[in-house]
Amino acid sequence: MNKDNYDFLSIQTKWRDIWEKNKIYKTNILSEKEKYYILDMYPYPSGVGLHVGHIKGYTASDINARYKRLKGFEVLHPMGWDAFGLPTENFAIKTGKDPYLVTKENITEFKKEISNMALSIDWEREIDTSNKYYYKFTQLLFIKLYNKGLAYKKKSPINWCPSCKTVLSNEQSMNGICERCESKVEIKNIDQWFFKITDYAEKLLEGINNVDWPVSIKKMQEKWIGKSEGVEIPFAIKDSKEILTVFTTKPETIYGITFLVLAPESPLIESLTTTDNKELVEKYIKNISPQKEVERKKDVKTGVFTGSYAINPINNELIPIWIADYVLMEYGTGTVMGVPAHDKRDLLFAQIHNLKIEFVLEEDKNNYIESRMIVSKYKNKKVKEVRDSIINEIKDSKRVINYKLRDWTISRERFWGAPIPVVYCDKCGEVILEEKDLPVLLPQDITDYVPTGIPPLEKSEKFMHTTCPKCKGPALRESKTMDTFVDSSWYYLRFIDPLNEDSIGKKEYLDKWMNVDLYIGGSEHAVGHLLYSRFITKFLFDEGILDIEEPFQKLKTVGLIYGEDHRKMSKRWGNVVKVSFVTEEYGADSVRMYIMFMGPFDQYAYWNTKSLIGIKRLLNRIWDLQSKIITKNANTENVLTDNLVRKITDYIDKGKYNLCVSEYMKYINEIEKKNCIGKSNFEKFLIILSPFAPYITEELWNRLGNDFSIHQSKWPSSKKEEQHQKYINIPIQINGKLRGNIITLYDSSEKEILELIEKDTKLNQRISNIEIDKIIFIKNKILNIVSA
RNA sequence: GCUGGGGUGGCGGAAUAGGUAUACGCGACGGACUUAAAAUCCGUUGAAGCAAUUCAUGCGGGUUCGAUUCCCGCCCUCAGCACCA
Repeated sequence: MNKDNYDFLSIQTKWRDIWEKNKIYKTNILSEKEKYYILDMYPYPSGVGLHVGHIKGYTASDINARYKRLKGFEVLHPMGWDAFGLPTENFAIKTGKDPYLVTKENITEFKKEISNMALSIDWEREIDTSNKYYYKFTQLLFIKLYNKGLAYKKKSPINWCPSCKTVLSNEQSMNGICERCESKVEIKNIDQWFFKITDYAEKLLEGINNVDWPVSIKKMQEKWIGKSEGVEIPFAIKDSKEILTVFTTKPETIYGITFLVLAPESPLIESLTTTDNKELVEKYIKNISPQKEVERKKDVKTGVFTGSYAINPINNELIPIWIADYVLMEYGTGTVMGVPAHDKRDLLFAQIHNLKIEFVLEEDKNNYIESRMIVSKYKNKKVKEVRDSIINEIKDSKRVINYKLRDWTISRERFWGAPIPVVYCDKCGEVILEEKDLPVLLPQDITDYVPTGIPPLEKSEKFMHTTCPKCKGPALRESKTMDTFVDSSWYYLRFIDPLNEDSIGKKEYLDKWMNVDLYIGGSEHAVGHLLYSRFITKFLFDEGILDIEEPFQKLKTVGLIYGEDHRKMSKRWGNVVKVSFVTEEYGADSVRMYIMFMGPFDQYAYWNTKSLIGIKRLLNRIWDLQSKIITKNANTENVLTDNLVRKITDYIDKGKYNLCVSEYMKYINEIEKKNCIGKSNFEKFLIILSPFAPYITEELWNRLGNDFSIHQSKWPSSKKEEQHQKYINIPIQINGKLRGNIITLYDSSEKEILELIEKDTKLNQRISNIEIDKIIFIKNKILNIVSA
């Protein structure tokens, strides 16, 4: 082999080691430079290893990190591990292997592969959520929330598989059948811990306006929070002292109520059901209560009459009270007023059960509040004009705001998570621990993780038995652990001061480095992780720990990479592309650039190993240029290079990485036509290519005699305006259709171009055949001749 | 159903303050080099037609000298949410 061939593998190992030794990616937290914090959603270190999908986001963030460093920023670009979680525990159940060890092995493997991909990470800031120095602060967060009344325990239903003896998520129990063993899922009411995120509903909604996120994610969060303004109306019951309160966003339709509906879970059902109807009501509730919402069919509105009647406060009419499962206990008051004339679901219900339909307004489909009333008292008035007086007329009505957002369930009956820092004492009851008692360590004496129906931590005598911090008497520990979303709701803070043992981070550092300037990750976290993190940040702001209210200023979402067969990458289809595999064949630089070249960053893309060859060819050609360097720069080449710098700068700022790659290609195509390149232009080119291809650019830069890393050089400046060539091509249209081209001096006038057209035999012949009506001319762009 | 994407050659995709549609890459075809292959290099490559030319950006209309881009009405597809009163 010719020794001057591009041997990417040896270049990779060489520079990876040198960079590591010289710590060129270390962040100086006290730097005077302007800060820039770039973060990836940290990975779960699974045993499967890194696939190309992971790398897409990491490469983009790395490009930005390198680019910002070259532009003179102090960049924080860390990496860590979302190490707690179910897959590791399930692996432990299957193999009996210690989760501590499994996690450690997986992290080692992940880290190795990430380092090979030339991600410019400051590894001194690595975090691992299963490390006791990390989860100590996860537990502290719990304590702070608890002390503010934002962490509480209540009985709540869960999906329970009696055969697996384990709790199932909604996805695992689709249609009420256990995903794994196919037995029927039961609903159990058990004690669960919640964080009161609903207290922050309004702040979470408002804050959305202050961040630079994709519209789709913002909309998803808005919808999830689900704010609606309305009125609560109390209804008296005939022959009863009970009061039924309903929530409505359209109080004016009170004139059209022909029935009320209770949720099957409503506590008022017993007292409202008459003896005649008791049997049917009990049968109905028994039939639907074990089902979860998923199983209820929305087009069939089942229901049953209670036998009781409510009194409409506006006109004293009697209204039958029904029970139906389309009404949810969790939202509003668990009671709905049935207005079949103006609500689709109520209409279906009324049709099935033969209930009256009464119209109160003429609906404006495009804008409801513009609808006109038809009830005599307000005839022809618009809803927006009469709503207030109607509300005032309804006795004891109250304006309220409802949210769909529900409190966040954070407890899990699992082993591999952060223990909840609470103990139970015979004398003092539920007692929260203090900071000095932390961390509550996971026990190491559990060897059997197989679920038996009790939380795994209860198997450890050593863990469970403790003393009450209040009375020093015997106490038992809480045996549940926290959801991994709690770990990830604050991890972005920890990178700023990862070794601090006294607090989440030094206030001075947190104030300087928060928030995250650019956050990159998958849109699957739109309403989970991203909402929880915003909640925790707002809470810590209220606690005085942070001085910012939003954690992630700019968010970029990564489009999924599908397999070569256009299916989702999965073990099941055998179409997973491992990073290590393609890197060995094509080199890390090629893989990075190819992934960026595949298409728009936020759109999904299909993997195609064959296409990688195009990038490898490009890198080979760049490599070959080193033998064609001359000292003098030609002027046209300067213009070309300046234009490239401007374009690449713009495209990186806009996140259009695929276009960067085609610009590099076009540039090299042009340079090759001339078969030589000036040294300083080549150096500029290498610098602006270095964020995409860190290895080859470093090697070539070094061979040019530079004694410092290209990644510590400076981003070249460019002229603001695009540099143009002396001559330009003007397309000539006749009636909007392209009929020819004229090559002329830049900035030529209409008259000059028309003269040239006359000299062009083909064009001239065409014009002479038509009667010219007008001419549209846009300088340096186009000339269109329009005939009458 | 609602919300947000997307629909452009054989394939991945360029081009939107309206201005040469198909940049760039892959693949394919032809050629050079080679005993041969790989690699590399040089051509050609939206469709139809000998050609002038005509037709092509999911479909149907509209505005305009000119529409992938703007407006109206649909279809397909991906993702998320889904009885929220």
